[in-house]
Amino acid sequence: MTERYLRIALPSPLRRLFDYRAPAQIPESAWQPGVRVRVPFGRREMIGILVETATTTNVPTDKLKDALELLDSQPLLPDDIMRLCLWAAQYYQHSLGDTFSWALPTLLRQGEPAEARQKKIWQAKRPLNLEDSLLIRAPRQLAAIKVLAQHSQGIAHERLEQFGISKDSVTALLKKGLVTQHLLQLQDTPHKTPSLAQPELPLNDEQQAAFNAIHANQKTFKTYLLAGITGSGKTEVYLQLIRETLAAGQQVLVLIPEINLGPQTLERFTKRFNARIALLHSHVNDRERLEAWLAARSGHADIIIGTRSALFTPLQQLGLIIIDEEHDSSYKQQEGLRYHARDLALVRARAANVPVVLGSATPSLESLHNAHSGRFALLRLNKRAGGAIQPKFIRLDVRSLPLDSGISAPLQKEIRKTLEAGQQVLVFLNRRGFAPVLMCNDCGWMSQCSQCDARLTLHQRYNELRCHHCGHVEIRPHHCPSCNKIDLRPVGAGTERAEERLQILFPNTPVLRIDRDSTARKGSMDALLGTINSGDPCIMIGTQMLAKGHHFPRVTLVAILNADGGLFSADFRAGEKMAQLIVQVAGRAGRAGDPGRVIIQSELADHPLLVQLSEQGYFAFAEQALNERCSTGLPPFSHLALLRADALKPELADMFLEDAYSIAEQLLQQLKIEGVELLGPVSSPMERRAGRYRAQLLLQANNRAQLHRLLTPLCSNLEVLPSARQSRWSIDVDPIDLF
DNA sequence: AGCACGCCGACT
DNA sequence: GTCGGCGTGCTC
Repeated sequence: MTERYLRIALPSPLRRLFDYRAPAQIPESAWQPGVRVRVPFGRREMIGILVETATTTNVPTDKLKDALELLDSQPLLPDDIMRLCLWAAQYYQHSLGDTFSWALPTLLRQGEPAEARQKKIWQAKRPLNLEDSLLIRAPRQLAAIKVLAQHSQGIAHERLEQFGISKDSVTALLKKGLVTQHLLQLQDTPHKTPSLAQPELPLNDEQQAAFNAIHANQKTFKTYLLAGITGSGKTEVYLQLIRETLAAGQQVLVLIPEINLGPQTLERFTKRFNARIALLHSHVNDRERLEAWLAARSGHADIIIGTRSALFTPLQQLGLIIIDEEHDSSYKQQEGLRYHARDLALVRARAANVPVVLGSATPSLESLHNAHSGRFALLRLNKRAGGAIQPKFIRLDVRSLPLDSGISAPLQKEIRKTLEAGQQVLVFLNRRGFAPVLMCNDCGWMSQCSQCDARLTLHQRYNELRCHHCGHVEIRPHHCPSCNKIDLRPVGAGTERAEERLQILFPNTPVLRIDRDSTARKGSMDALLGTINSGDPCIMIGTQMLAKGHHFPRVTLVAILNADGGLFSADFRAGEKMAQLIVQVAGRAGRAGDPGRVIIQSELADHPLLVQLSEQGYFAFAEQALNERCSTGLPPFSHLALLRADALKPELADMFLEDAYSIAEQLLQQLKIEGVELLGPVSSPMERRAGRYRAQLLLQANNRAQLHRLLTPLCSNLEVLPSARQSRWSIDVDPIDLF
């Protein structure tokens, strides 16, 4: 009998597979691609994914080792997910084993059995005798049993705490024989055909047209860009498409951005459908994620809602993929496997031959370009559901106006008017802290991070200087560290300062700050939202946390304090991002009767992009921006890959990238690759970060295939390059941020 | 990436 | 005398 070799992908950065001998006692038929295998690797053990078996190997026998253990009796990853990972690994130039790691729930990566855990259910025994002497001296247990008695179906073990019952109480009650415990398997829950739990909203003509266009081809792959202004009812279109998919006995995958939209989306879906919905969100713990993943794979979940990584969830009967807020940058992973979930969703949908719906009020320029070229079907929703009018944009030129904690006098007047009319105000300032820098009025010293080329932000409340790039924190100095004088002044304004000033200006109005600092504590966001939803006049001041998800119907004035960052930045996407942010923030406000106003405070109030955006809206802006990208040859009119390197000494990163440059140049010649340009190497815009010096080499191509013809051999070469060892490096295909 | 081995500097 | 810095080599 010939020997069997297992080709295994291991969670290591090495871009190759490793061969192992298959232990003889395991039958050959057990080695199916997609199963997990435990193997020795160096002097450690690892869990890898079997990619294929072979009867020959190029590995010398003295190096070959035996695999240790087979962890799955059935492939963990179905064929389609295996292929998707393979595609992603090749496209993003990443190790296949590591790609599998990013695609799997943590517990499966760690070797946990791919089985749903039995659910423990607690129930009160009947009849219930509350005067029972066993409970006289146990008030907590008495309370617990009362709650349990109200739930005739019982309460799941992991949900006890939500009902205020401690695990000790039920254990004690069990000993006293007053409660029972039984096990329930997810598979045991009766399978109901999904149905509507709530009547649907009527679709307006635009929504109906969009629905019809997609539904007419609901059995084939096609990408639809559902470009609907805020409040135009995109979600209702999603929901009705989902209804059709569920009725056909298929599953739906819904991707949402990485902000806390999970609970909100879940609620909307559970209200509408009697269906099994699985949530794969960062706030869901590892065990629940595994359960959701397994339910999706076995077909026991009808709808899967999740962030970026949910794209890799196996689905037995995939029928539709929806990417909500497709322009959102959280769909792009910024470490390890640098994939874009939206782009991979298209790959997955094509393979499964199902439609993908990309929804956004502010579509990415990439998607709009694809719509123009006919690759995507463009479906516009221009009417606000319920007949509300779009807010009015006003540009406020502050070039010659003094700013009072970032707020000009005319703006203060408008805020006052709005509050006096009994309405709410939303102030947007994309900068946390009190002031972006602390400066000595005498010698000009500025608070500088010791580890980064960046200023330290003053956080007045904590009396600290903080670096927003590396997390470094120091106590606010009393004296100037340079000249020792006591005249240190905060320069510029962040949300903390604007909040303080607004509270002084409007002492009788609640001023609520919403940013990462003010909502760090659990539940504090809900408390803030509670005040806002009461509807009384108030001022909200916050960062981009305010821009997404929530809707504030009582807000009729939106003020954008510092829109200039996007207009003269080195990042070619800054303008696009700024426009999306402004439109998204504006969309939070006004509904029904009150149209609302958006005041954009700017030093560059006549900048053409800002004029275009405020007078003709996002889509006109996007056309203009696309024309600019076209004439400058930037994405989506070219394709980029960014080779980044960082090292403890600047020369080391440079040396590596110089080597990479010569190798790339050589490969371009050897392989006769045309139309690929090497730009750099150059230092990153912020060269030093967290104590490391960073540099980059940009590869720009007018043809994606040509770019990949270079990238694959380039990465193989870089992996064995001696200068690569003193640098950390990574390749980013289709980078979003060029630093 | 991890992890070990190996060879030179400032500490108990 | 050792503890520990990071250069270099290797992972089937």
